[in-house]
Amino acid sequence: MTGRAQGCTVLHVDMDAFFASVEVRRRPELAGTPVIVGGAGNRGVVTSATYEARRYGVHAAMPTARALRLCPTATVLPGDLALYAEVSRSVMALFRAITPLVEPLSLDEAFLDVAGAGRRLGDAAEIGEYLRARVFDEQGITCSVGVASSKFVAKLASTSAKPDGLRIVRPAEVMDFLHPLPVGALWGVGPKTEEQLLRLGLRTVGDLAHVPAKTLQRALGHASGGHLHELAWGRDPRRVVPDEPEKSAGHEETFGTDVDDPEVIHRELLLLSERTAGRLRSGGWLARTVSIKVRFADFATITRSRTLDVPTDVGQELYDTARSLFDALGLDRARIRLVGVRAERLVEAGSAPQQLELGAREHGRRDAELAADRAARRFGAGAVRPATLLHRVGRPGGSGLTSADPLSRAPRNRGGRPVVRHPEE
DNA sequence: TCTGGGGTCCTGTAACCT
DNA sequence: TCTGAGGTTACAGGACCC
Repeated sequence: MTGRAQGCTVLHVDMDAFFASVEVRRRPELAGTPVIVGGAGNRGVVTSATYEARRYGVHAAMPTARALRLCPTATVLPGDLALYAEVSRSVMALFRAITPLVEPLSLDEAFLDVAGAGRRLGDAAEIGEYLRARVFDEQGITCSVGVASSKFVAKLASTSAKPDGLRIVRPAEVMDFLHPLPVGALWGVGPKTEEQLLRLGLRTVGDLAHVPAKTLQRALGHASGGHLHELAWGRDPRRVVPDEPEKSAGHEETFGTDVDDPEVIHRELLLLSERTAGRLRSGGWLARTVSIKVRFADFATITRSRTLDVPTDVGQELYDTARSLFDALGLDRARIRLVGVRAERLVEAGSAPQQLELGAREHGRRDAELAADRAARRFGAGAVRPATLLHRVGRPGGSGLTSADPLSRAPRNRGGRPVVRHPEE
């Protein structure tokens, strides 16, 4: 490939303040004002904020109450994941019209490998500009694009181009681009690791690059240390992979106020198990392992898991295991803030061994749940549910974008980013 | 100022198998 | 039969990402 992006075939496209931008598109009177998308309840956090709100120090994951103290004039919206997913679907379709090598990382970002598209559409930078224009024309929102020879550098490039920009980092420019960045800019360096690196006197990526890999591995562990050292020298051999299989699926919910009643917890575990099982069935997966998560009032969090004899996608079986794991904790009315149920070690439904001895009974339960799935598709989610869930108390609070929304079920990719796939299609 | 919900990956430890 | 080494798997916790 020739031209100004010579040697670059990887694009990272990232929507600017995605959820908030979609909201502003829907309500043009909010353009140019601070807008926050997120939970408004006492335990809600910010999911997305316009750049006008960010100027006040508002950022994602910040408690909404605190965001409002920083920026009292902000408009807080609960969010509409179905709408965001629809926009995302259109944008990803646009990407796939350019190249089949599209790796979605979440609803609002994706890697593209355009090595094969160059002859038709120009070099990677021209393709990036073309995509930015098309996204704006078709969706009325802006995005930023990073162009580089590796995923990791392309991602950092798009971040540095934000908002509404495009940045090219040619192979010969990688070190000049990377080494002045703070260590926290590296993928995989969060607050804890950053603190550790700062204690070692390592402030920039350049500092980190000039420390022997062995030293980093001693400080951060073998895998992380080695990985960061490679990244600091711009080495990232990962390819753009269009379809990664799912590894787990689950749901969790924070109660509006802490709960100490085991009956309420049991009901919540049942609801979360049913939801998780529905996800498994719609995706054609069975789970080999069930895990639960319990977060106490003081935010201390524990997990417990158990591997099943036979993989399942039946809500009642997930629940039986989840409940037994919870009861085994032997909690004496501890105050609990959150519970979660997760299905792990997924296998394709067709490839797993079938339940033999208990066949008749288990099939009956599964058939009932499949019938409930059909009813839900026809009459809406929640049309059929276990009797114990008909009168739920201790309603969960938290984010406005609750997991009750079917579209928050978008499966995720490595690193926990949602992948745009829609089970109800 | 009090921390959502959806994920993946890594590490340490214990148990188990050969 | 006992013991130990080494590999694999399960489990729990933590860090990280969006």
